[in-house]
Amino acid sequence: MGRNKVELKKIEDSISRQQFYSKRKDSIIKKSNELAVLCEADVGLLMFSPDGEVTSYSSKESVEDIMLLVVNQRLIPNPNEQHLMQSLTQSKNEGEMVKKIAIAEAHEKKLNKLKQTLSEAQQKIRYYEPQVENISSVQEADAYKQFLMSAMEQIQQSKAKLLGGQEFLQRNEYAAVASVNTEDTAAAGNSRGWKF
Amino acid sequence: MGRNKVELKKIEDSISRQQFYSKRKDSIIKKSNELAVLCEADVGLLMFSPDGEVTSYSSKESVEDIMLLVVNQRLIPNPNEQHLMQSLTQSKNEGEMVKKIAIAEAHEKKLNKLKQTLSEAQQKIRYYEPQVENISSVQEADAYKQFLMSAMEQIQQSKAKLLGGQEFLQRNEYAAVASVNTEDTAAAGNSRGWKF
DNA sequence: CCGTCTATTTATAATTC
DNA sequence: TGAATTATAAATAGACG
Repeated sequence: MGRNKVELKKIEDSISRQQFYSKRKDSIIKKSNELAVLCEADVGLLMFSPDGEVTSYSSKESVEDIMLLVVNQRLIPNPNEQHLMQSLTQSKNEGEMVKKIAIAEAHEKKLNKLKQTLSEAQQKIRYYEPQVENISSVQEADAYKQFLMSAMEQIQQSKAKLLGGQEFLQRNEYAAVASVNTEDTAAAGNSRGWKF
Repeated sequence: MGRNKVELKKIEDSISRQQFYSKRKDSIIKKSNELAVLCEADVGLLMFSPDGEVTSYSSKESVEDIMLLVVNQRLIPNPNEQHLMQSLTQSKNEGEMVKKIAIAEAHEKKLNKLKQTLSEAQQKIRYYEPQVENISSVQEADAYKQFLMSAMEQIQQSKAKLLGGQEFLQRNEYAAVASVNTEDTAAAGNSRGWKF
């Protein structure tokens, strides 16, 4: 649309490219949302701008939820994959530990970049009608909260399971975790509202 | 567009809803692809139709690739989350370890459910049209393969980084992982084909 | 049920303020 | 420089075969 057609080809001018990205990103989200609402479909969308900024949309609480749908539903591995899968799941204790930590490293980075992205993210919206306006910040913040809640829950479970009665944790460390979890649970009761 | 406006509200008639979904799904993918190409952006899109059919688009090889980007980059917390975040990130060594493992537990479950879902999933496919059958299995199997590859890569990196020269791993365990990785790399060269 | 056709709505490129 | 306007390209709802 617009005065001229657009070619399906990379925009070389970095300024124009950024402008194009900003506009289109929002309208794709809008369209995705329409699809999710009109059809009651689950939709997850992730967009990484050339300069690293990330935008996500999800008809569910979080994009992670959509991802889990994939992992749990889709999945049609072929015979070759079965072997691979076995090797992964059958690994022994030490390797298991290393693997877990390795995968978790990613989450670690995630946490660190959080702070950095905050102000930027909160500034993002605008294109939507007033009512819908806060949606993405609320939604995404809440999605993240959900993620942390799950993590906290699992931490506590693991503490019990892995560490048992041992004095592996310092008392105050445990207390901190417990209080955070409580606080989060309490906070989770409101501010949702992106059900479609 | 079209003869009438559309309300942002669920389409009750199931037939109309399905038709709407089919059309819109494709155009969202088209738009996403435009964004990816014109701006050289990474885009991942997942759509679950009301009746369970899954459609994915990705500017990268697989949607899982996009997911991994998320794990490393995304996240849009709000001020309330900052406190929570601090508590998490400031925990000490022991707690850190526990946390990492805890978060990774999710991935663990993921893998377990994989096996469980496997036969079920393979059985489900038979219901689909012959032609479409191959497409999704090939595409999705490959996507899954990609996901595992990334995981393996991270595992190995972490091994080097975290364990250094220590004999934390058993020799045969390491060998198993290495061989799997190689095999997978070799297999990854073909059978793709969902480029836009 | 799927491709076409056409009137209309949307999206948006260019331009202006 | 970024928001608002305008002219035009695109998308698409409904109808038809």
